[in-house]
Amino acid sequence: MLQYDEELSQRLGLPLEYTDTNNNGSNKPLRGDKYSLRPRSMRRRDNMEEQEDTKPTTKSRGGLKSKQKPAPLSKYRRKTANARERSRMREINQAFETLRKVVPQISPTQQQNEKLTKITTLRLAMKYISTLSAVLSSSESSQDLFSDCSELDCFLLESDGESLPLQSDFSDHSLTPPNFSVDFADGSLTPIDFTPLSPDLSDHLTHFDPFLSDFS
DNA sequence: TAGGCCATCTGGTCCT
DNA sequence: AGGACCAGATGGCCTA
Repeated sequence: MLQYDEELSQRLGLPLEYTDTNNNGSNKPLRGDKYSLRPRSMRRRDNMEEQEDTKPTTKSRGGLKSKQKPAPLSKYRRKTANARERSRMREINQAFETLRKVVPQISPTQQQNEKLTKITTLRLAMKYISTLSAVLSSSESSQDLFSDCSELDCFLLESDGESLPLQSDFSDHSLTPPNFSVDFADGSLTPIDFTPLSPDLSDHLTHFDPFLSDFS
């Protein structure tokens, strides 16, 4: 069984997601082994497999006109399908991780190191894209656009009905429109060039902090 | 303890 | 036939 899973994962080029027993001998998945099958699920699966194994192989009752339901997948195909599904979901989650890095984060004072949920990430991204689109399509200069932005919603993203102030950490700001000009309270204009992404981007970002702090 | 979020399993459907 | 995609079900984990 275990050997079977290992062979399967090797053939599919996928990591072994779960094992029948952990090193400590218990069925409890190790913390951090987030893709392990839950203990109860393992037991359920084992029970089902046992039942399936002991079940006599019955064919459709001869001649009965029942709606031909496709036969359930064989154990092997079910396992491969599950592995593919996990792989597919993993890709989706990796895409979410990438997206989380691109969209501005929620102020850490509000959400201390909490990972954005998927739905929040999507909503933030939508709002962020529309904000960027507004910047790009504006016939005004970006400077005017910013200075006209008296409404907070120019700088706040809404998610789940709540306004979320942008965090000033604009790391990896590949989507940030270039040549932003920031109108500081003292009337000085500070152009901020977010492109190209350079290691000393943080130098620029320090100029952005006091600006954004007004909205947090 | 309820509710939110998530991972996983599963069967159905569509596509190649 | 087999893979991709999807949605429902289930159960674990975490927080208010």
